[in-house]
Amino acid sequence: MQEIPSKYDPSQVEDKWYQYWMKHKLFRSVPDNREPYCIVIPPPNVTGVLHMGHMLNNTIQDVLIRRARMKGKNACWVPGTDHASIATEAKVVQKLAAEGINKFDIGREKFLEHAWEWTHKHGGIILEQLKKLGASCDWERNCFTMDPPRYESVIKVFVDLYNRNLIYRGVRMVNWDPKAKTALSDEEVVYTEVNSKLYYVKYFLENSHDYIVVATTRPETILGDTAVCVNPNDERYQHLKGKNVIVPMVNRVVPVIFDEYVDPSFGTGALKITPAHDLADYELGLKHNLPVIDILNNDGTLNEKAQLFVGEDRFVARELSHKKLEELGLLVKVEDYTNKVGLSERTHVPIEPRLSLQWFLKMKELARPALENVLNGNIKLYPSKFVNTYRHWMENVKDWCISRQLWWGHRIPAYYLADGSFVVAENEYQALEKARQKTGNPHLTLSDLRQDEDVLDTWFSSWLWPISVFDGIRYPENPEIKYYYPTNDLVTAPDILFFWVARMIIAGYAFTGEKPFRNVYLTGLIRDKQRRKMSKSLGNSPEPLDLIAKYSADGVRVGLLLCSPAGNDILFDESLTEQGRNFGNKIWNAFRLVRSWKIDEHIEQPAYTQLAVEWFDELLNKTMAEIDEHFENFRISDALMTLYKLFWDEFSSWYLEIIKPAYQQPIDRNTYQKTVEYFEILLKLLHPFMPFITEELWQLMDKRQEGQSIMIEQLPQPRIAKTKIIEDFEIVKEAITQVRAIRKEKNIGTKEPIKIYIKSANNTYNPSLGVILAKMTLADKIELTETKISNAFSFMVRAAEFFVETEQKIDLEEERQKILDELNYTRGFLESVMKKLSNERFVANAPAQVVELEHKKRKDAEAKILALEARLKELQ
RNA sequence: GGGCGAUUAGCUCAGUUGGUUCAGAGCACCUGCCUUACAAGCAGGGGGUCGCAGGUUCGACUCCUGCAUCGCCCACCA
Repeated sequence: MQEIPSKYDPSQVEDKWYQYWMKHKLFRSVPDNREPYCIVIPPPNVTGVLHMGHMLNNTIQDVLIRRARMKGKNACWVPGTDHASIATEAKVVQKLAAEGINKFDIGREKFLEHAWEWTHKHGGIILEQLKKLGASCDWERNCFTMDPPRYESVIKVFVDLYNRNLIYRGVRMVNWDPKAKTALSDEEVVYTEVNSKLYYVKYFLENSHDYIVVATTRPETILGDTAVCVNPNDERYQHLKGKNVIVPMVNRVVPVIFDEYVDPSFGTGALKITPAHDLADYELGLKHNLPVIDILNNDGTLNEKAQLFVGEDRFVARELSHKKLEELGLLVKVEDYTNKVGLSERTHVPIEPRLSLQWFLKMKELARPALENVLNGNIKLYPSKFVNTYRHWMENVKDWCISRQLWWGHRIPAYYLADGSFVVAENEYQALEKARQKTGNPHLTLSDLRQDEDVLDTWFSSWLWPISVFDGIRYPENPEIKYYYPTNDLVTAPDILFFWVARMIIAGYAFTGEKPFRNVYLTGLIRDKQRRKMSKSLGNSPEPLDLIAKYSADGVRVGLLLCSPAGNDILFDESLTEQGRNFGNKIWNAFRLVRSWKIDEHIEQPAYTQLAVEWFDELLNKTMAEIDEHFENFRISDALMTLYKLFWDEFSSWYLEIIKPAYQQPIDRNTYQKTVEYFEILLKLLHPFMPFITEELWQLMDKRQEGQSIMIEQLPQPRIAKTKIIEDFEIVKEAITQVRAIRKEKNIGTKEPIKIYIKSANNTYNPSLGVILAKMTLADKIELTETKISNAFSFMVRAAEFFVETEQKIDLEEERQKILDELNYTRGFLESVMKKLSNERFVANAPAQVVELEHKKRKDAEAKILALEARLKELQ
């Protein structure tokens, strides 16, 4: 037999098997009569590159998919990418800028050509990276949010919602990103605390030397002030009723208004009102009929309505205003102040509340079924703590601003006529039809229509994802969507719970009347050991492909999963992937051991291996049931750890060590076959976590036919395990450990003969396991005894007393002390048990099982005390 | 400002409707071993008054109240 190296080398193995799986189309799923199991991938940005978050996320999905496949389901993992409107456009704009090109100079068409070129060049890189990880997606189903079926679906949905009177166009205060020059949704604004200043400014009363002091954080917006507001109950300002004040710097005369909105205790109790640049001010302005003076351009510079500092950036204007106010003697003081500023989630610049004409989706009605079905458990969130967050958002959901002043995306299917009125239609021909009807003018032509320049929010396409990947918007009767939908599990990060998950649920009920998925598994955020978020700018994120090269894909997968309880942040450290790699090596070497054995058909199966086989069989079934349970609760980490211990501790350290024949001795056929059988089951259980090494070993283990693969093997259904043998083994394992400890502590070499005698009360020790005890402790003799053994080290395992007799003389005093300690402990223990058992309320109220257990403990403790007392006497 | 969640071994976390004098696991750590599967390993070992203070109970890591610290989400106080 060919020698194989003692270190597993994944470098040759992983690509080989991935190609094999692809070649035999093992990831492919088409509807059949099996039960479907479907996951749609959270589509990564088409031009993005894989980061650690993707690695975790997709590893979990792959584990779930592979396991479902091996559980007899028709598993389908649909991959795809997102056009990521604003992010991609920003990248293309930047690239063009580097070439000295401005997007407005080249125009929409030309710009989109560049964007597609960029997409084709960088798109798909991330999917190739996923393949390195082992992702078993059905690549034939790969979708893109802007490919024709998806594009058309988005447009169809827009028209549908418009016809249902849920989409409207209107002038509203929106979050404006002056860098990207587009409106944003509320969810795209991130509030951050910043150190700023509070400026106290004098506003003189008209025709008076009297003034009122107003506090503001944004002195540049004074240029757009159209009122000053105070609380009507504020006694300080009663004399201002009906008065006007003069706006500093621009000397505009504006009224003093009264509204309870103002908090008299803040600042000076007087608020300047700039309806164009603050949401609250806007609303007060509406209420009090104030004019709106918009002093900003769409890039955040001041326009001519500001009168001063025209063309300057808003932050420059702030400084200039500060100086100017000082010069004019209108600045009373400046205080340090911390407040929250909304930043654009994408460009990270402070957003500007701005009045603009946008498209909105009414959310309240749509949100209702989405909320209900999460609250009633029809859709489950893991961990469930997110239900609260979800509910809070849903209950307070506001209309969604869905238009973006960008070009890369789905263009809004609204078509304007010369008079400014518009029609909404799926394409320009339909639009023309409608326009003709609407105007009653049959001579209208396409050139009379002008399509809306804006595109839709990226999330307005991804919210359809679980439906649109099966083309279920355009073809609701499509057999594909009938079969796969609702999908099963969604795996994503909690930071897009509102952006994406909530909206997908809304879309699911709005367009199919059904939930889009049954379970949502929210992973944690990956952080470094200092709890910092992993990010490019911090440079604390390892390059995923480098990690894979260093530790193998299997190793990285295991490393990530070992520390990923649902919803908790993951403090990533390379040592974890190292642990994963080491585990792979352990499996590899266990295989080498088993493979090295030679079968001798003539030898009988020895008793000790018969027992080991019997034991492991039960343990395997018991553990498989545990793993099933972990999976049901999305405790992937626990499932893996359970398996890890099963393989490493139970199978390798116990089972294999017990059955291992002496050096170069043969093994009997039965034991060998059983061992191979267990090994194969373990490989299958491990496969979803470590697809590559398990395939490699499974293929090495036996001659397989071309196209056969462990990934399409079925996992056995665990049966109810008999626990008696497992318990008996636990006693013996503990005894073995104790004997080894004595050997080590007393410096008793492995060659030195020892004899073990056992006094077993309450049938604690199963004497048939003596052969195993003997083999694992290298004892020459194992014997049940009733007589006293004075010169022996002793210990107890529950009610069984073990004596280790060696050629050494024991230290009587030391032994006595040991026994005395244990005796005291056990007496105390018994006392606590008795206390419980003699408590009527305990016996009456505690479950029968608990009481029963107490009785058993009492019996064992009593036996143990008797044994210890006897032993103490023996040692006198 | 409102809400939610957390606080258990050096680190990261379990601890299942209150029931052991077991408070666990993995990693890290300490000791001894290159024992022909594996030093990416083997064997053995130490380590926590379960954030603090009360309360309920026969019994509290587990339930209640208050406090402290941290995290997350939401919110137009200039």
